[in-house]
Amino acid sequence: MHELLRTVPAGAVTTYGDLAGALGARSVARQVGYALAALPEGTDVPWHRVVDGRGLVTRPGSANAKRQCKLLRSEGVTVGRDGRVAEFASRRYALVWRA
DNA sequence: CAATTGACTCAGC
DNA sequence: AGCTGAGCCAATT
Repeated sequence: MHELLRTVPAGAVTTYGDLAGALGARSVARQVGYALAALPEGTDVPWHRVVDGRGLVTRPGSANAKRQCKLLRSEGVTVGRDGRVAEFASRRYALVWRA
């Protein structure tokens, strides 16, 4: 899954559901997030490019949320005050799971 | 081993 | 258009 996430280019974003769907089961979106939560700090996986199904940055109150927003903006992604990704539909990356 | 929880999502109001 | 409720599957306790 991390590899699939690694295929997401900078400036693009993806959703838990899409990620899960690309893996085979759309219903495991939660577990995708769960897996990301277990991700170590020094990971090369762009976990910050993952948002929820509506282009909203999840986990309210978390310090990581701010970091994610900043990272996204540094990659050219505009994030609204409420964590909404601008032009999310267009920035949404077409995930392709390599069999 | 069974119950609860959770970085989600869809359908209703 | 935004909030609430119910559904979903795996990990934790």
